[in-house]
Amino acid sequence: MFDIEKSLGFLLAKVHQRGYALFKEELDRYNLTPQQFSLLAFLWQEDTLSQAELAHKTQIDRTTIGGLIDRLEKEQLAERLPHPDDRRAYQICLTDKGKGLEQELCAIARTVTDRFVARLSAAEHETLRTLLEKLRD
Amino acid sequence: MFDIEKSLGFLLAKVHQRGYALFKEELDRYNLTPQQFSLLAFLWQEDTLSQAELAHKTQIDRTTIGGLIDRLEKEQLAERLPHPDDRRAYQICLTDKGKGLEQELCAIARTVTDRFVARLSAAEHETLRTLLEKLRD
DNA sequence: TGGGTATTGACAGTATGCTGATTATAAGTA
DNA sequence: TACTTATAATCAGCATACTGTCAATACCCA
Repeated sequence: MFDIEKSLGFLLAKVHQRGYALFKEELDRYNLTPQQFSLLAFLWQEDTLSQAELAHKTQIDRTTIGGLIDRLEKEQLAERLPHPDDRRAYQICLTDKGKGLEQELCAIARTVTDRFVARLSAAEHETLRTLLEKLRD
Repeated sequence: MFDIEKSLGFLLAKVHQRGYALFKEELDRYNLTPQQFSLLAFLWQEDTLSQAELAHKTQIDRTTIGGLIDRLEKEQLAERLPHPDDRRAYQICLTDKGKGLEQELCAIARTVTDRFVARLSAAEHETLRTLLEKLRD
């Protein structure tokens, strides 16, 4: 009646699960998770964002962002500075250690992605990316 | 250096997140989650599996399965019966209520999927499914 | 200026998803 | 049979993800 194994939602969940596990395994020795990496990746592009701005950009819930930043602070990769214009907000900034990991972690991300999509041709990979972009938001 | 917004892993996470939220919204009035639905979907196909067998089939961690079944039991959709051949294990069975929801919930799943992929043509939907199947496992 | 409304981040509560340890039971082997 | 190893489920602990609530602060409008 409903073939869950072939349904898009289930497949999406399982493929995501596999990619997540692959990446997490590589990040483990940095005490980082894929979500923490993604937050770092946005901060490498643009530092000094508030938590709300980060939540918006990353599409991560603002209460979840709080915990992620707690853990990045614990690893001394980021810090909360008072926001100069808004006493309710923080400015989230990378530490030197956080900035210094960019090359190393991005190289890992690329390697993991290559391994993850090894069964796809370059064209298929690009098709998949395009289709996923259509489904975002 | 690393465009996280265009990376496959990030896109996969965000598309999954959107589909999950759409489905969850519809399941809310049944007090169910998409994961609980997927467990039900496997049980509609084959009842009386042990937790370990369910974990294997659904690719959900065995400790997570335990909690999912707790909550299906609380909703009186499934129950743990003693396994006839193995005193360590349970036989997980659907209740009549659990069996009775099949048509209704599958209809919702199909409707949500249609809404989710509305921006794709039928051919694109099928391409996406095929590519995801290649990336599973 | 004053008052209503919106926003920022914190906290509590719930549901996944996983690791590692533990208990009970099965199964295989000497 | 006795010993060892493997398996089924549970529990504790941690990291997401989200809901709803709250206090502090900002903003907007009359």
